[in-house]
Amino acid sequence: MLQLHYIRENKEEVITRLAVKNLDARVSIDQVIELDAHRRKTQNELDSLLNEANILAKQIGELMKTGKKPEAEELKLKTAVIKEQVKELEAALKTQEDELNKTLVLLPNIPNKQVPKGKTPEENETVFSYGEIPHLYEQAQPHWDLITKYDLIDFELGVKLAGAGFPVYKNKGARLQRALINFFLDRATAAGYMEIQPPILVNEASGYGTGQLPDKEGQMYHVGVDNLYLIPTAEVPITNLYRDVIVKAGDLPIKNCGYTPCFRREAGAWGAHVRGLNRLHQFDKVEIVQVAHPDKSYEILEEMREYVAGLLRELELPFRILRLCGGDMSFASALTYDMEVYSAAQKRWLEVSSVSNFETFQSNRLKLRFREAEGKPQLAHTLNGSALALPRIVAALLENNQSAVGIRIPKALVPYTGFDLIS
RNA sequence: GGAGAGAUGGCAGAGUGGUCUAUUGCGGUAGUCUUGAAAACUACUGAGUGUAACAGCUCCGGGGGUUCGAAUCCCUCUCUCUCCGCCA
Repeated sequence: MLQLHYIRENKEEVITRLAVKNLDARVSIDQVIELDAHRRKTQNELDSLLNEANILAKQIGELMKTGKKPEAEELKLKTAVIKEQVKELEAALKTQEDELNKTLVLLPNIPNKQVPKGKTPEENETVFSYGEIPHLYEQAQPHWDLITKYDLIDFELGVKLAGAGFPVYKNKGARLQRALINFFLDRATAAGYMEIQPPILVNEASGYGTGQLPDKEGQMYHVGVDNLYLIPTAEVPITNLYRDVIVKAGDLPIKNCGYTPCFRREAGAWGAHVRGLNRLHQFDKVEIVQVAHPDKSYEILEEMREYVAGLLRELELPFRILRLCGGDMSFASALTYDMEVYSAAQKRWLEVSSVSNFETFQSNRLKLRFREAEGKPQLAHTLNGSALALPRIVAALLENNQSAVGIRIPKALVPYTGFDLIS
């Protein structure tokens, strides 16, 4: 959520920069500023009334104590009028606050100055590429055929148990999942991230804290009887660890990582282009999360991007890094890099990671702050990135490394799989 | 699931209707003393809102109520602990 005082003091800048996200925010911003002025006026009136009431109450107490009951009774009559007014103002204040909040919550984060203008993914900016696009042999197959050929994953069984998009991993397919998870977690902890194993169901407050609610309610699976949500990413529980927390400036940056299954309804997103592992309702992911000092967060974003790139190099996958344009960025992000690997048989780039700086957008909702030696607590910056999401990595590994003898496992993974070839 | 107890500042823990602008201890910060440190002593030490700065206002788990006045009384929700039951 954007900070009110920032909007108030930088109105034109906010409107201009939100336009990069293709949003004409002038009307909303005007509305926010007006509602806010209105609200503050009401608050002011209410405060002075309460002040009056407090003073009267003290006087009455004093009179009662000294036995001057008639005088006390007289003052009591005065308070009745004030109480009536207080009630009215309180009701007005609540309405005004709700209205303001409703408008404010719908405003996306302001994009960083580096964010390119644009509406579609085609307008994302490629900032880096690595590796050669592999030339496959004549009989090369897309991963969904390789999966069947080597008996790695059973989608039919998944349909039987849950539905489309819930794969059942088998044999070396299951082992490969476990290997990737361990590989990613080992690398993350070696890079200084503390491993977390969070709940994979979260309450409403957590969904709100990281920005999934109220914006994307329909994307999450909801367990109605208990009013809990299945997490769409480990970002939600791990970032929410720091909800309502004030940390010492010296403890920043805080680096956490965690493996969880992720659940996404992907309502209406089904079609031929999401075949195989390209899009699922349940998938595995290792996530990295940082809580950073505002002065350091962009430096840290680059560091996180480099970290993820390093993983892709180790996996020997060709990849490119995109700086997302305004139109392709998420609601809460100020700057996002997408990492895409090339999946050679599909001849497609697949997004396997998204690394973002949210600046204070999440921490404002979370009330996640840090304290310097001097001065008041201030909002920290939050960042996160996938490191990495498994299914599309598996797709690319299978497709790019296939040959007549089988599928080669990259060297870095062999200690984790225990085999170097799927045949 | 049943019965009981409880939720107060970074932590511990007082406070059952009126300077509570919340006792006290620990922790933290600064100072005095000291060659330096420790100890001792002194002062300061929650958050939000608001203001040019003060003032003011709000917050004792959440929400509602009684009262001139609520941490304190009432209702309700959530959570925690203890015992019993069940159980990987």
